[in-house]
Amino acid sequence: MFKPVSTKPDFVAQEHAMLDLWRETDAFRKLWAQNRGNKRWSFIDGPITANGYMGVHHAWGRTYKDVFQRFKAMQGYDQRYQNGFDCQGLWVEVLVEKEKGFTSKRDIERMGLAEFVNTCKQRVLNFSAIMTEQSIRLGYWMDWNDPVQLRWLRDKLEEDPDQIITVEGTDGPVTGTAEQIVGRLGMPELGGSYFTFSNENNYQIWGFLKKCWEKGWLYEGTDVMPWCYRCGTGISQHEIVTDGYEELTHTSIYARFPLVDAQGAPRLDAETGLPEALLVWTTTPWTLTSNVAAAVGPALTYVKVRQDGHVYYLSRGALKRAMPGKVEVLGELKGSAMLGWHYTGPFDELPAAQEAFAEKDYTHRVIGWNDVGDEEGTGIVHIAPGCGAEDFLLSKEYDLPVIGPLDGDGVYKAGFGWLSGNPVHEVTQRIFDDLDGKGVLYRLEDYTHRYPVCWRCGTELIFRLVDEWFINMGPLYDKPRNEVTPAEVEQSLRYQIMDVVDDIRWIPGFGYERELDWLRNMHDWMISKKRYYGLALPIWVCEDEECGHFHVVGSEHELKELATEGWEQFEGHTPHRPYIDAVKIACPACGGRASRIADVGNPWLDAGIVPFSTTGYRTDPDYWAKWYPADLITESFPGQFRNWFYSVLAMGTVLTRQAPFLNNFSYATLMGEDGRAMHKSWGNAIDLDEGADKIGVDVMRWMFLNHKPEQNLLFGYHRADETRRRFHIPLWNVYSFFVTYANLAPEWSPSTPEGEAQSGRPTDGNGHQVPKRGGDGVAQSPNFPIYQSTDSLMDRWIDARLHELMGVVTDRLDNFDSEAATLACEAFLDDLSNWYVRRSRRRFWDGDPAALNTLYRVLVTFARVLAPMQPFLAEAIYQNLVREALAVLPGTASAETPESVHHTGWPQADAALVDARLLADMDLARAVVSLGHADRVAANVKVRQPLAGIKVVAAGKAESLARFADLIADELNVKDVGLAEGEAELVTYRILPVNKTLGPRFGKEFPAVRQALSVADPYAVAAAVAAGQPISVTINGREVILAAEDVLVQAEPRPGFQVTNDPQRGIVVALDTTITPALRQEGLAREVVRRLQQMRKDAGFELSDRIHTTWLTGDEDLAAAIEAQAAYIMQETLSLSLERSLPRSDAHSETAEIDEATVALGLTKAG
RNA sequence: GGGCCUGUAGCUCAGCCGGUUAGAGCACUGUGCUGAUAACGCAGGGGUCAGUGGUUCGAGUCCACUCAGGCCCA
Repeated sequence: MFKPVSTKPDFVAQEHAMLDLWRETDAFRKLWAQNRGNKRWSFIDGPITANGYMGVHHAWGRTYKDVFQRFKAMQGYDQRYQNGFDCQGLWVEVLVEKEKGFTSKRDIERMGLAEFVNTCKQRVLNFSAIMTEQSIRLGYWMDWNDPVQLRWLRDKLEEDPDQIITVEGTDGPVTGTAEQIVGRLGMPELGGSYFTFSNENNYQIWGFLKKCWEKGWLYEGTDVMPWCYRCGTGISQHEIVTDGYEELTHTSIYARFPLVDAQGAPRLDAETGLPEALLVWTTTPWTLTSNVAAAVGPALTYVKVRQDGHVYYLSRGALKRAMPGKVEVLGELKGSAMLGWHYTGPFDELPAAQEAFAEKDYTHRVIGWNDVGDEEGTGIVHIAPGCGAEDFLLSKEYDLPVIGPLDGDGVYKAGFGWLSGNPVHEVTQRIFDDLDGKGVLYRLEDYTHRYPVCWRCGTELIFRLVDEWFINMGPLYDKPRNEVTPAEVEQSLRYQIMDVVDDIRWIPGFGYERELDWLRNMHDWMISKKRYYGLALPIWVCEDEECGHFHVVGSEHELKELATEGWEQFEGHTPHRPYIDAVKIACPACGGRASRIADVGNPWLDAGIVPFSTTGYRTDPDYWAKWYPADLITESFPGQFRNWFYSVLAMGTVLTRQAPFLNNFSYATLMGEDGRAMHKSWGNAIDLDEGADKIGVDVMRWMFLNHKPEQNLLFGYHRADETRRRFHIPLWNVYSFFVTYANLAPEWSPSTPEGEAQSGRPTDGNGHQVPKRGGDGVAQSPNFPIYQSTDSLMDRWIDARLHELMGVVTDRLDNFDSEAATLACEAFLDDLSNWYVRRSRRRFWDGDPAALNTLYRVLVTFARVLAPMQPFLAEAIYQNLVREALAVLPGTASAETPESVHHTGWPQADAALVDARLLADMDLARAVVSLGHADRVAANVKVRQPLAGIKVVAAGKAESLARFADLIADELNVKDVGLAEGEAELVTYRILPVNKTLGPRFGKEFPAVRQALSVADPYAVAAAVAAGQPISVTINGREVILAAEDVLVQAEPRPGFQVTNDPQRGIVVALDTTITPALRQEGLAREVVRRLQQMRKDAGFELSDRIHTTWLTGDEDLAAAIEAQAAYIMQETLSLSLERSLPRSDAHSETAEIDEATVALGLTKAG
């Protein structure tokens, strides 16, 4: 007996029950152990930032990660199951600052670096515990840490990071300071998720950087970078591009730059005698303090204009926009004619400007720049090389002075007069006033544009001259890649990475192009950050400025060897600030004292090293070689092509020159179901925990999986309801139906083959064992339950469908195509529910063991196919159908049934069972049924009314039709299904060429073939095609022979008959609508049965309850029908008696209207 | 300015190597079936396959350009 199944399931409660079951039975670890030592399948998890709660968008990605790992596990592959947490960097710092109410870096220094770093680690531990719990709720099977232990470690760090603690490790207790234990999380001795703040992760980046340094790729450079003055750090190109722009409105300024002659005297227009000036526009007034040049487009046309006592130069295209009011055009010239002109700058009085100009013996002048356009501004671009990236490049080209006005906090440095000491965001108005006072302000204008902001704290970025550390990406050669020589590739890391990218399968395919595009366009990788909590960059610089040598330390061992002082302060600590800063080394160049630079590393270094740091690259080469490269990495694409994918590629290339992963599967962005980004304030955001418990995780998973990954996913409660209605509830109903009828058939059990006397045969001789290992270590999975049914076409059909499905799902999941896998499952479920079960109800009612066996086999196998995708639902079905019912698998005395559906191995499709002819014939039968129903609708005769028969026109399909004649007759409630004779009366034929074969054969003559067929005798052609004989037609005066397969015969109904047709299949169904008295009686009887069944149901009787029935009517037709059909009525309604009388006083009674007649019905439970 | 993706019914989306009269789900209308069903069947309305041009016997599908939306780079 199975446990009874509610028809109104609580999926969420069931999920919690399955989670309990998995925890109690240690199901995940048993699965892991079951595959250990087999052929490997390596998944490397991209670390999730442990800095907050997960959102539903995380559930999307985690679903993919879980599904592919579960699928591979069922196939028997050994895996690592290591989740990753991203732990270091500015994003954690910013939120700790927020939590503590800090406003600047000085607050951090006041707190002390040791405590600040320790606090950051606590935050990471806290959220990694939360994310671990959330992930477990999602049914994501990984080697999770105990969240309680993570919180305990957090508390120990808070109490005292130096205290000695002991934790239970993989092979026994591990003892150390709290700080050191936390630094070893994820290492083999402790297990669990990897944490990028671990010692190993940090030290392996040291090794990577050392290798870069040895190749000469690591350098300190001066550049103008986007800079966040709140965070006090540069923002690299990698992190600014997506998250870092907002639509902002600034007050832009049009200013006059008065022209002067070579001697510095004001230039006056020869014609009017008025002073001449360049009209210049900028959205960043604070940069005017550092102006050194004005750029014009040499090919652009400029105009000289007069307005209100001034003569201006600006581009012709900008004139109308830039200068409102009356303007007199005095002349035109090319930008090239303006090159070399001198002007006075807006802040020439500032000492910083004077000093910089004097140093280069330079005065302000006009330079040429091809990128200058006149779509915005004035066509004359203010150039401040200390405040803009392009400006800085121009300064190199023209050898211009560079003036950097701001310090790291965004405050004007000394040498800027009244501006010095003022923060940049407070001076805008005073600059306008100042320029107005100097008489060079033309006008102000609000201007809205995309402006970069800090992607963590939202502060508007400034461009600032900084010294940072970079990895040189190598030259970009100005020629096609296939012409780049091997020697050139050796010189250029970017080409080496491109070669690696070629070896990877990118899904979707355009990911390949995106990654290459990024590699072509990327600048050198800025890896330093002037912050506190992060990778300590292992760069030690000689304190002797004369020497200036820098040395990159490749490991903690090397550091210990080189250390000259401070080692004892550092020893025992993780390689973080401030302790690491204490260590000094002897300069390898001059023997002087070298100190570590204060910078920490870019966090993408932390994430990029994980294919090495988590697999023992330094310590266990065999283990590393087993798991590298990964078979799969998967993340959502916003940002990752230039971030994680990129950093993994870069590090893998530098360290191995080999692809670090073989398949890259990426997906788009999750949106609210209203099509907008999810935002709390818009009310379309869904909290993960709430979503899981309102929607149910399996439903969420199905929504994710049943979606084209490269398209944005619209997610919300309404869509969840629709998904559940479409898939989960029908599946549950089939399952519930099965359990109901299986429990009503006491003589049937899944462990006994139907009719021992019959030829129930095991389909799979070794099927009832725990998955066996093949030569490659991949499981040969059992197909249990094992009894294949025999004669029923319906059973054989659903088996064929099932095995067809298994083949498709296996293939699609092997190719990371969950969408096609789910679509195939949905189509199968529809066939199962709305055809197999619906058509087979009578057999279940009768307790037919073949039907019960078949549906049992299908449900259990389907559950296994669904298991990776729907782990909860599949488990619930499996637990009841297999674990409850079968203590021991049939055919074996010893092996127990696997404890979990996830331990059963992947069911293998048997191609021999996929009977193509049967599938096609059933398809035809269903088409005929569909047309028959349409006939009934058209004739307005309901299905409950039996009719004499249908005639089918289906050329060449007689045999197929005969096979399913009974089924069609039953479904359509007709007595006879026959092939039409005298078809000419019913149909006309349309003869068409098969384009696919005849098109290529005839080419330009093809329309003539079409024409010839259309005028041929359709009945003759149809007859020939049905008989498989060739057809002769004349085209363009010559005779050609067409094979029967090259001709398509479409049957169409003749007007005036009650027929319908399916042109695609070329079939027509005609219905005989005559209702004879006998048929009429049968129809009435069925009406009575229907009413009685409804009454049974309303009365709450069990399916198997026997009843006594009474009826009374004054309508003689109805009375005659009931009497004539009494046996049928009694049988259908489980009536022991059927009396013509008033309902008994204790009966459930009802007065029913049947057609025109009234009948009083009564029923009582028997016995 | 360059690169990539998307555009198919009111909504959400399928549509294979170019091949018959472009499909599904939801929603809507009518009708039927049902002792598994929160369902389901049948029928109906609903389409300039974003637009234009091209290649081809044949284009939703391939090519070019344009438009709109999104992403990335400059």
